Amino acid sequence: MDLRHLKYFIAVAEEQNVGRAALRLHISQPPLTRQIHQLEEELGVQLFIRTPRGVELTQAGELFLDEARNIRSLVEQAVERTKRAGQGKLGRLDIGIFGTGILDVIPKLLQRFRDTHPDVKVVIHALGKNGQIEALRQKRITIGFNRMLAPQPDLSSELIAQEPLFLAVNAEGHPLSEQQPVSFMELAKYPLVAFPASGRPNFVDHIVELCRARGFTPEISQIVGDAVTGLALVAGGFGITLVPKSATTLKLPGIIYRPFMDASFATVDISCIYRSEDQSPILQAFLAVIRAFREQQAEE
Amino acid sequence: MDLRHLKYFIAVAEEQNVGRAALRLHISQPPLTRQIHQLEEELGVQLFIRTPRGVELTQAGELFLDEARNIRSLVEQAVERTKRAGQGKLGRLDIGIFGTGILDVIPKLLQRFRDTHPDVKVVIHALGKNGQIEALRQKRITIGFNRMLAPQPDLSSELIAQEPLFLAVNAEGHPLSEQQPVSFMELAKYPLVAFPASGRPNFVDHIVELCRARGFTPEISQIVGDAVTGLALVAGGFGITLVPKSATTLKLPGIIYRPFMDASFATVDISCIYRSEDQSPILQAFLAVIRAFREQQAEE
DNA sequence: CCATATCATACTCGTAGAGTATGGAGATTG
DNA sequence: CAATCTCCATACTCTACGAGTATGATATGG
Repeated sequence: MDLRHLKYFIAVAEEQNVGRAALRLHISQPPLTRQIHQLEEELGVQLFIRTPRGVELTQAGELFLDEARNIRSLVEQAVERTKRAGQGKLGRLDIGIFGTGILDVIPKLLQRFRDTHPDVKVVIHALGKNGQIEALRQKRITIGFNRMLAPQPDLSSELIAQEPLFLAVNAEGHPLSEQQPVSFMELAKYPLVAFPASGRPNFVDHIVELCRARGFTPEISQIVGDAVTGLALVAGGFGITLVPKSATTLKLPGIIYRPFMDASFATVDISCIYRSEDQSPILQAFLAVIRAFREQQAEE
Repeated sequence: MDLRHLKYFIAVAEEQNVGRAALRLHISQPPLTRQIHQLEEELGVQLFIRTPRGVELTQAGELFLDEARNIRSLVEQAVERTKRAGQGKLGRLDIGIFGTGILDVIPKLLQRFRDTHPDVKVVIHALGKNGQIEALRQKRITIGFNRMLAPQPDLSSELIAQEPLFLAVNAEGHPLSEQQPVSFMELAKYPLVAFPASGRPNFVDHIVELCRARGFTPEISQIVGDAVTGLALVAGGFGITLVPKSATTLKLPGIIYRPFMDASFATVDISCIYRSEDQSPILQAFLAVIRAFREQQAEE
């Protein structure tokens, strides 16, 4: 049996007349008659009673008409859904995220993606840098977000934005809390609370690198796991710290944020990473959103 | 698109390998490759990623696999159900019944039919003789049961059984209540309660005919609508009445039933009636049950 | 009783699906 | 590192089945 049989059968059943059905199907009457006979033969069931005025359905025919219509609509739906899936409009996207990325850039991207792709289910996985790389290789996630990504042979990464760094100091009593903006060189004078502890090269390494480029080595008083812990220590008087602009949305009592004078120097990148060979339309659609976002950031 | 495409697609998706799938489908590999390409072309969607070890589904392919399996099983079910409908094993049978027929013969027939055709929904319509004929012509029912059926041009009737008649008399005080069995000639001596009033030729007419054959005309004291009313009148002393054997299962206070001596003469037929041109398998199956029943009755 | 409408059948034609042979790309192994 | 193996893809041929045209059979209705 064939979908053609169903289509023809439905037409004949609805028209109750082979000739009219043939007209509607844009074929001639004899092949239609034959196809219907063939269908009846194959099922071993009489579907129509032939009358001088046309045909009418038997009880078995009535049943089969219901089934045929049902199948036809299911096929149509399947095709539609698959097409949408092929365009990246339907399906699932597994994303790996990290600490401070979730505070600003990533939500903006997700928002844009959901606006244009409402039927893609986005699943977020909180994973560290190495966790993301492993998850990508195992195809547990399709794309990850991170900073300071080392190049990988089988993975591609793409810059999303460069965020300016901000100084976080204790609001009361710290000398730098008076200045605005701050010179990067000031970092040489105060103990630094650094994070995160893992996933090298990481945010700390980047800060140290920036300091070296300015000719000094910072004094790292504490290394903690994440930005929130770091800021808590700063509020407790253990030193100062640096955060990407995203993190300045975190308001903690006792913490104030200060920009740097040389804003174009004191930056940190945020990138995405995905399997180089992954051509899945959902990923491509998401990358398109990322690129559009980057373009727009560059204009501002 | 074609059911073949689905079948081929499912095979390839399950085997994750075109060659093996082709083997399983008993075709060679190249046409299978082409059919898969064709399907992808038609959907405008890449369903498989070709790898050196075979093929693997894309996300859209995974979705389509679900849909395809679903459609396949629906098609299989549709075919199965339609075949069963074509064998009269599935569907609906509308039956017209009348008063005393429901007491014995018809339930037995329905019981047998339901045992062999459990998925046919039997719908009972209480209809008089003319109501049945009308309902048959309008296809509201498929078969009717009745007695004393006059031949109809477009309807066929078939005898189901001949039931012996029984005399119903008042248990106390009536002379005939002493006799067992009774001679048919006794009917000449007592007023007769007759039924039903409508649907001629009917049960009364048949009784009168039998009496005439024996050379007398009965004295009809009352004509009522149905057997129960008739028996109630007999219990009330308005006369005697005759009922088919089926009706003797009706026990009423004050009523006793007596057989006739010439049992083979004092009978009434019960028949079924259906559209002559109706070839529906459910009707044919039901007629087969009726015929088997009649054969069995004849043997006893 | 003839005209008409309907489905069924006979025959021909073209396309689409299946087979065979072969190519090309990437992985495996000695 | 080269030979081999294992896949899928392509080219070409053949066949079968679906579609078209012409015509028949049958029943209805004016």
